[in-house]
Amino acid sequence: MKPRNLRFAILAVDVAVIAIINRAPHILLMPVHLPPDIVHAQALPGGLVRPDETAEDAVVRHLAEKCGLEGCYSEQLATFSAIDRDPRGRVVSVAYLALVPEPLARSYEPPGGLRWHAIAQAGKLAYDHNEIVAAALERLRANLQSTTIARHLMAAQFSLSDLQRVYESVLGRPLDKRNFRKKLMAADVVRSTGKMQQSAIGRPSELYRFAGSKVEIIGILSGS
Amino acid sequence: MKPRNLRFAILAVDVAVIAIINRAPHILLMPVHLPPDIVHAQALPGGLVRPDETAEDAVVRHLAEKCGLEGCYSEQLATFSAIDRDPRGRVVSVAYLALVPEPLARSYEPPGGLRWHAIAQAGKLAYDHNEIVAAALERLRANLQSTTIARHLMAAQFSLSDLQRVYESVLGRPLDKRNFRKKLMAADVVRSTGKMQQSAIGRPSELYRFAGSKVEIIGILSGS
DNA sequence: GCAAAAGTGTTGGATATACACCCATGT
DNA sequence: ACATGGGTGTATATCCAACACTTTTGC
Repeated sequence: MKPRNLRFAILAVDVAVIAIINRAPHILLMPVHLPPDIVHAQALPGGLVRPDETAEDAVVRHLAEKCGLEGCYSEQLATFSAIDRDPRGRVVSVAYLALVPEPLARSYEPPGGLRWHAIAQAGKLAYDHNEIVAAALERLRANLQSTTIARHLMAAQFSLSDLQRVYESVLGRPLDKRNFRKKLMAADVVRSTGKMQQSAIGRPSELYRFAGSKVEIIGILSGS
Repeated sequence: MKPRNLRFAILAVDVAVIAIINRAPHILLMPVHLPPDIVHAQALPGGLVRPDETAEDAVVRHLAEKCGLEGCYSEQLATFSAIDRDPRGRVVSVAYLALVPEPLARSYEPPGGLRWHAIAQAGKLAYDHNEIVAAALERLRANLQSTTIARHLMAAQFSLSDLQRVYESVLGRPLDKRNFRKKLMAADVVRSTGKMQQSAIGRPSELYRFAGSKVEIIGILSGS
């Protein structure tokens, strides 16, 4: 019954870092090669949790150390504890979802072999990381429809068309432009900045920003 | 970087076992007394995760060993990893929600000092267990409205009034009887068994059962 | 016949959906 | 002037919320 006699678990975090790039959800993966079990595979960034830090701390630290990412949004997904999920031994992992705004993801130079992969084409990942990515996408989809989490996928200012494309690419279905705008304005989740943005071609678009400063739990979408 | 040199974490599970008794949500608590930090407090049942079992396995085992409960529904809530959440040392806990149907909860004789406590009157619990209970209630509320999880709070057969009382006691607001029935029937989540049940007084009620056999992810309620 | 709980429909309002054209810009 | 993407309103269908009385039983 004394905990100190029963120390056994290796606790890790794995982070599904998601960004929307070119209208497709991408995930940040790092190559792993640990023969004989794992050969030339891709895995989520992550690592061990230290005795003196929380899981959240570990996420922040590993994102900084391994990915060079700071200040990005993250939330806990679930804990994966299958006994043989890691061939090296018993590792229990707390999975997180992290989001990177598209402009940051574009300018970002990932260190150490890290690369953005379109989620649809990512294929089989190491460990149980496909499961984690599935959970991350599912959570992101649910939260897009019920919260203002999209703010963390966008630049500070953005056009409503940009925002709609983010929604469409994550939800995987087209949305009606007029209804989309109507709902966002009615719920006061975005506000016009008055500024305009000229894209490569076509009429300039008005720039918006999210109204609050946090992720709020407001219904945003239901159908088209 | 070798995991085996970094074994440190004590991994535990804590289970918020919830049942509705007399129209009020109750939680199963056990007394803990670990001076000087924890004196005559109440805590959720739970315990360590063994090296050869998953967190889910540990939940099933501890529910059986410590509570004498078998076969009840459980789902993972979240993982709590604050550094000083346990005064005895570093313990990371995966929290679960478990549900017990009211008739079972009534006939159940809890062993070892365990007792049902009305959640509203539970007061301050040991460790971070108030947080876990809050998360459990929140999850239960959300799932009642979007899934058929209520099946695990009910006997196999039940009256719609019973079911409505469960909803009302968890959501904390009255529901309209006609609208409630209409929605359940329209969504085909419950079906009449044809049988009747005579309660102590008043007109006998028709007995229903849940239609599917699993928890399904269907919108059930929105407003009254 | 009275107390207690079960059961049953309708209506008005709000919300969601479907849909097509004009506008501002660069080339 | 044309190609490209941005921006706007209305009509219909659906869904949700509010609401009160009758039925069956035990006492």
